[in-house]
Parts: sequence; C-alpha cells; structure tokens
Amino acid sequence: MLREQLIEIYNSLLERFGPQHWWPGETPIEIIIGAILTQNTSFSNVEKAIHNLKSQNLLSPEKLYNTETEKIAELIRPAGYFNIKAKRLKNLLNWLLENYQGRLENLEPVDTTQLREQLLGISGIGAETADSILLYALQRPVFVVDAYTARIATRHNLIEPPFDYFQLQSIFQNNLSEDVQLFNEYHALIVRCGKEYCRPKARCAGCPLEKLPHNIKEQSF
DNA sequence: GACCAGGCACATC
DNA sequence: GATGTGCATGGT
Repeated sequence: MLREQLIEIYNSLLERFGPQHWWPGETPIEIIIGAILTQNTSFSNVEKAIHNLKSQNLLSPEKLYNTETEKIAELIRPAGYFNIKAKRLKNLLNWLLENYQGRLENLEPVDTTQLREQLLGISGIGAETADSILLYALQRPVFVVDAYTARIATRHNLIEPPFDYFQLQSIFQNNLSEDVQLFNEYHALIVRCGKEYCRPKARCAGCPLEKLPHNIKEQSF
C-alpha cells in the first residue's frame, strides 16, 4: 500500500524532473563539508563558501583542520551561521583525524549503524546531516529526511502528524528496497520538487504530485 | 521589508 | 519531554 504510493510519487517526480545527479559536490570530503554548511541554508550560499575554501586549497581534512577557526569562519561567511559552522567543521574533522587518521577510506570497514552513532556524537551533527554524509559521501543505504520530506509526506498522507525524524525515515526505509542509488535519487527529487512547488503555504499548482491525493497539513521538525 | 533556506544545540519550563 | 531561542547570509 504505502510502498505503491512511495513508488508512484518517485516515478512522478523522476518523470517530471529527470535524474538530479546528487550530491552537487565533486569529492566525498566536499560533500561532507557541504552537508554541514547547508544546515538551514540554501545551497546557492553554500556554493560560494565551498568556492572560497577551494580557492584556498583547503578541501582536505588535514589542511582545513589546521586552519584557524576564525579564518574558516571568514571564508564560509556566505553560508550563514559562519561562526558556529566553522566550529562544527572542526568538530567533525577532529573526529576524523583522531579516529581515522583523516582518511575517509578508513571508514569503509565500519558498520553503518555504528558510523551513524559516531557522527551523531559530534556536536553540530544531527540526524539529517549524519544521514546526508552517510548516503551521499559514504554510499550507505540510509534515507535522508528533511523539511521538504516532512512537508510532502504530510501533504500526501504518508504519515500522520505528529512524527519525528526517525518515524518519517522508517516510512521510506521500511517500504523501499535498500538501494543507495534509489535513496540518493529519491531524496534529491523531493528537494527539487520542494523548492519549486512545496514551499511553506505554497499551493500545489503545477506540482507533478498535484493529481495524487493531498491535503494542506503542515509539519516540520 | 518580510519571509524563507537541504538544522542543531542549548536554555527553560 | 515539549517548547522557545540564537545562530546569519543571500535570494525572492
């Protein structure tokens, strides 16, 4: 039942928008940095910040970790919340350097559940950021949930509010096959559709999901 | 000028 | 355990 709905939504989104080729970043470490920078921030702002880091050749765990927090903050200023995000980047890099010699390859043998717990233990890494890192940088089959997902899920009656992150994530993970590429594309399509048609208070006119059952309930996290 | 954006931690009740 | 607040730039 739910599975059929989820697949129908996916197919509708894919038909309209086509493959999204996510994550919009070139390397795993760039994706990880982007995942922190995009917290409550539009990606166009994040791109400016990434560009600044790249121009200083700082997109490596060691180099960025050895950069003054104040300098990182200045470089990532366009992404907003720059002071706190500079600290969050350092927290994550510190974890990576301390436990894995700063090498993402060394994460490969680690069990996904355990890796997720470790990420959540880092100050500044919450559920969505952890899952974005797991899926998009580390190719783990974890479904990423965000504000758009919550909005679309409530509007299309996939789940009854109130619900939390884990409950919504379970809707997808328990009803779809555990497939990295599927989870990648599905979340990317949700964000694409969310940006264009499911903004807060926006009506659904023109949305590829317009003809599917929907209401105007709202919930975010 | 208000509202929003691919959140999270911390304070307070 | 639920609810409120600070963090901050840039686009619409």
